[in-house]
Amino acid sequence: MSDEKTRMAAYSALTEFLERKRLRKTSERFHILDKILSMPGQFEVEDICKAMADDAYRVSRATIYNTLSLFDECGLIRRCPSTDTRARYERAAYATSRFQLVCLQCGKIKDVKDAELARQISARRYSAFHPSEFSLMVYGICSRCMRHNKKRTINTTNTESTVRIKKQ
Amino acid sequence: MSDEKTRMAAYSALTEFLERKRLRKTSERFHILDKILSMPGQFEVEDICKAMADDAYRVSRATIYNTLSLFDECGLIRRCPSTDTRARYERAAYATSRFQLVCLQCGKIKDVKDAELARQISARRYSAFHPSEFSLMVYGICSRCMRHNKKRTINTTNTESTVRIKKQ
DNA sequence: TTTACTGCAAATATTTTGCAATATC
DNA sequence: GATATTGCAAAATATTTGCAGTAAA
Repeated sequence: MSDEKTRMAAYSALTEFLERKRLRKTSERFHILDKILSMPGQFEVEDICKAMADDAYRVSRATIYNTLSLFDECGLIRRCPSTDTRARYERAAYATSRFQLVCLQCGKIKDVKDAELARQISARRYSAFHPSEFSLMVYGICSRCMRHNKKRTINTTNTESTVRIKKQ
Repeated sequence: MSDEKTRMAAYSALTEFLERKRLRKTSERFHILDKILSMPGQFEVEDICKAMADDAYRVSRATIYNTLSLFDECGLIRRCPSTDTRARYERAAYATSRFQLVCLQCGKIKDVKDAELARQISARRYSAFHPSEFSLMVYGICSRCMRHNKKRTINTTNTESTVRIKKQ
């Protein structure tokens, strides 16, 4: 689908939802939707705040929180499971059946396409559960870290304290 | 493995890690480890705090946070991806290759065993990535919600505001 | 004796909420 | 005009940190 078509589809979906629920079509909601459509992949509340500020469009943080909840509820976006403290979201269009390789060492995430495996997973039936999509994360060590590890002798006398680990 | 053997193994693993890193074998660390071993599945910081309090063992919250980070780092537990604000952990022994059905409506999670599918996933090779385990989450609607949905006529004139959604 | 570790309280970070002002219907 | 929505600031919740005292090595 072209960008413009995607945008139109998202606008209609939101409009339809708001009308059905008798909610208001505020400019904030559509501006935030625009920003979401411009996000390349997963995003955080902060990303939307920044994007709005870059646009010199003033919205309160609370409104962004509320709007993201609303969009999650109406299915335009989805809150992703994350190992982090902050909420992460992604567009629902992207949410369909993810398959990723996660390096346990450097944390890098790589998207993988494997239609055959996807087909096999989707083909499974579990009693009366009605599946719609899946998320397969394969954990391990990426090639880069693997090479890196081989070069090093393993340090067993590391003295640095590991107790208070800073975030990023 | 019997409970006692599991406990001994975990104790040795922690002891080995602490010695290797020249960290101290404090009673807090082993007490918290005990509590973790008694947790049935995933747990939160709060669960450990409660368990310690039930035991009338006083530890500060900060120590629990630090200890969980430490255990995560040494591989005894793992921080789980979660849709929630709070950090969730689980024992590493449980972390190996999870397969779960997640109901998008009620949020219930069901563990599934499917050795055949697990085998198929493990059999895949992706360039130089070295997999160790995987996590497959299948999203959909559980049988209970499905039955429940059928009983209802769909309410399209819902007027209630959806803007501020309370947590649980 | 040295210094890693703990508890405490204060600081940060993230999200939610009450309320008055505003804008949609 | 009625009331859903917003912004703001304050509250609530989750996590981290500085520091002085305690205890493991």
